[in-house]
Amino acid sequence: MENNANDSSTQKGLVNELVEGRDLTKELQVVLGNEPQSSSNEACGLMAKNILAKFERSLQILQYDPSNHFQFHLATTTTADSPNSFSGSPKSMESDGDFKDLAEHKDESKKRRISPRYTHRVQGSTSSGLEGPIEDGFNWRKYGQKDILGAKFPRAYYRCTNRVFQGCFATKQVQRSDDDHSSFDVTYRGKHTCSQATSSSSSSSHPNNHHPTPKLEPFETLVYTPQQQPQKIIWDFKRDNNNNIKDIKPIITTHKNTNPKSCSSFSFPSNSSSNPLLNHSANFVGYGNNFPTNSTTYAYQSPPTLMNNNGFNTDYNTHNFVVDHPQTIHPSSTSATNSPTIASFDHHHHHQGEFDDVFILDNPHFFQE
DNA sequence: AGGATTTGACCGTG
DNA sequence: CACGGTCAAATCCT
Repeated sequence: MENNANDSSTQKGLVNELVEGRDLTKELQVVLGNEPQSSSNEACGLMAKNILAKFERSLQILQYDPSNHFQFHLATTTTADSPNSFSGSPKSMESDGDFKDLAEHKDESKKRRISPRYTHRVQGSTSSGLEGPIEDGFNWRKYGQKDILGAKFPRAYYRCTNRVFQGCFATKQVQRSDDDHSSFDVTYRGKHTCSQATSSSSSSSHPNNHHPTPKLEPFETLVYTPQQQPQKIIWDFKRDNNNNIKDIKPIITTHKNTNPKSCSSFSFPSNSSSNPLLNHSANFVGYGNNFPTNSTTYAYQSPPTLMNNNGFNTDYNTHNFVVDHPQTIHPSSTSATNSPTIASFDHHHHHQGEFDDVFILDNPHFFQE
């Protein structure tokens, strides 16, 4: 084997794997914690806790220091004034906002500032011909691809499409995982400074002068399906220039801040044949214990640190759905079809107060294989 | 035609 | 000098 345990790159890889395992376990805890209590669920929670402890202990044994963690993820030298990474604008790589959290603990103030990265593993599709994970709400333009030493798959480099005209220097890297070919490690670097979110249609009720409110912030919802636990989902809407829904994609989130926000004045076309939910049923997400994936589904996550930034794509809008409780499910006229259909939906405010539109699924296998 | 991607060259860093 | 990140000409795509 070419891997030597003392090799520093091997150690970095090990630490990264452990950190990822730890973070995934934390995400699992969040998922479990948001589901109704049951004995099996409780057991899963306990198990997740133990697994997390193992990861923490492993990192401890390796003398893992959180303040150094980003040495593993970070480019080696990108200081704020580095001429290298972003040749365009000198002010391009301020590390502030949500990224600050990730780069904090820099106890030694003399250390040069590193530009923070945020790496996230997302599920993609291996069979659908997609070369990478699904959209994350931003418009990216690929500018390079490179074979990486020790990696089976090349790494793709993307930059924000608004780089030229708006000086937005956000970039991301996408690398297919070596071991799990269906997942990708997506590394975001730089904060979106473009106005992808500020010129959108729904400029309704937020007279927020100072901070341009991210109108297109995805919303977290609880989704109830028959015979299944509620699932937390962000529904991401893509609209065309006429503000018609062009696409809808669910984003599973483990975002800690779970206060869903209400959203009003939205309606689906009553014509069910033009209902985008139906047209995209094959693309729906599978994730987590009660969210089995199959070959036609895939899962992805939006990077939590980017979610509340202002730079969401103008073409995107989001809205809440709550699939109502199982007992209100209307049985479908056709039982043989596997494709989910919407039996009805309700635009009244949900009694929970936080959700507007209530969708009622008629297919109990909506999220099942 | 013009925007996006591909791909080898180039360059800074360790 | 090897490696990873970026550039940019060529090519592809619509």
